[in-house]
Amino acid sequence: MSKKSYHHGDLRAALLQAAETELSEKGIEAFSLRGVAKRAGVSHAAPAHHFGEAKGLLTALAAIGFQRFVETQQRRQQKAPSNPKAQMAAAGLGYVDFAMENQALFRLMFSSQQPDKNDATLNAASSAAFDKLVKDIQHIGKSDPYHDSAAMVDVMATWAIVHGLADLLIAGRMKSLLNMEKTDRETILSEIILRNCSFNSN
Amino acid sequence: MSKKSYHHGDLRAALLQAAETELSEKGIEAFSLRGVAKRAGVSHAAPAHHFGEAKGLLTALAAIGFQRFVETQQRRQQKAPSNPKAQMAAAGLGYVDFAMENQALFRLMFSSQQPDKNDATLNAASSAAFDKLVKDIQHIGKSDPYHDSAAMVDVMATWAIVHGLADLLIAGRMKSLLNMEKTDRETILSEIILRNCSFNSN
DNA sequence: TGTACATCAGTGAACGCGCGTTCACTGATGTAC
DNA sequence: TGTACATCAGTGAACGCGCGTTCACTGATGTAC
Repeated sequence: MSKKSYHHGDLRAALLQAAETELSEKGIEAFSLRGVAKRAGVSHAAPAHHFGEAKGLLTALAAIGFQRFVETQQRRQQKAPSNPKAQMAAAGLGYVDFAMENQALFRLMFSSQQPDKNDATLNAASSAAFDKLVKDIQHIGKSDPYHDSAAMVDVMATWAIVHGLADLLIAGRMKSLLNMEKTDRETILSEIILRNCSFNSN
Repeated sequence: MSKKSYHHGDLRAALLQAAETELSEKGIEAFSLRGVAKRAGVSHAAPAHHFGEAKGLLTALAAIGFQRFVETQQRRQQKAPSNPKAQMAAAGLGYVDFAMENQALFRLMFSSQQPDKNDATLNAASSAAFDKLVKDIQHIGKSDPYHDSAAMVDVMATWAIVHGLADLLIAGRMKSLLNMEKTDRETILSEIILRNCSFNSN
């Protein structure tokens, strides 16, 4: 709040926010630390005090992304009926929602290159997202995917279909879905997600 | 073949090949025309005669990618039984194969930014890939997805599941699948692809 | 409570680098006669 | 078939730019006494 303060106060958080804007506006290939610093209103050498290199910043950003990713799904689920299938569909719609509203970040999160795969925070955040999926499916199928390989196949199938929908929509494919009203699109997305979830459930 | 020839002969093709190597080794964010020229053994100003800017080169590369993408699927299908479901599974395995063997190119093809979306060659190539998918599914469901919206939903569902599997495998998620022998992996992938294709088929 | 001092966070000038682009050039190829 | 000339494809030096990185610095914050 100190207007004239020499020190920023919470530059780390400000850098992360600026990085997200930079990423979505410039894209991953034009992303630069100098650009992020400029956006945060800070000298271009300042970020080095918090993030050694762009990779570190992107890794932290990806970790935050996974947290928000899970939150987006949970927010959807709170508004949905509590039966397992409705919860599954809601989570799937949240998955797609997050991807469409955070395209560059979503791609970064599922990129194989940029973020540091050995980063503990990132790994914890992405594992949490995966565990959430496993639990949602467990509620449908009743058996624990971690101990039942058939149930794990169900997990992979469901994950793939939701992820595929999200990635294809981002890519601008599936024009017919993109051109619909959001509610119509969600009706069809739910149908697609749930048709795949008829396993083990009765 | 002319060793000492001043003119390259087919620099355009050589540049495309070099660009593919550059893309897979450096990644999209470190991709540069100078790097491509160096790889092709040519001065760094030479590419400008064929491709105005990196974007044009990447667009042409994406178009070639879609052609090879379809070919990979067809090659798979030729080795498979001729019934519609086996053909569908084979195409899906080809889809995943291509993605895993051409990770950066696959990501480029389904990127929303880089390639020029108004490029006629690219659009033709990507449409051909989509049409192939539609036809494969039509052979299972019997009704034309272009005239039957329920069948189009089938197309989207199948596309999503195959694409999702491909993208998640590339991203290094689905560790359990990645750690398997290729044949075991393909058994499970086929199962996942086909479980989704039980629509309309009997 | 006040003073001294260490530490920390951010500044701004400077650097070297690889990039895309420009430009005058050169040598090979193709065409007209 | 031979010659003249235009066009085309690639060269290599030069440029300006934004990048990451370094470094001496400055001013605020925190701590010891």
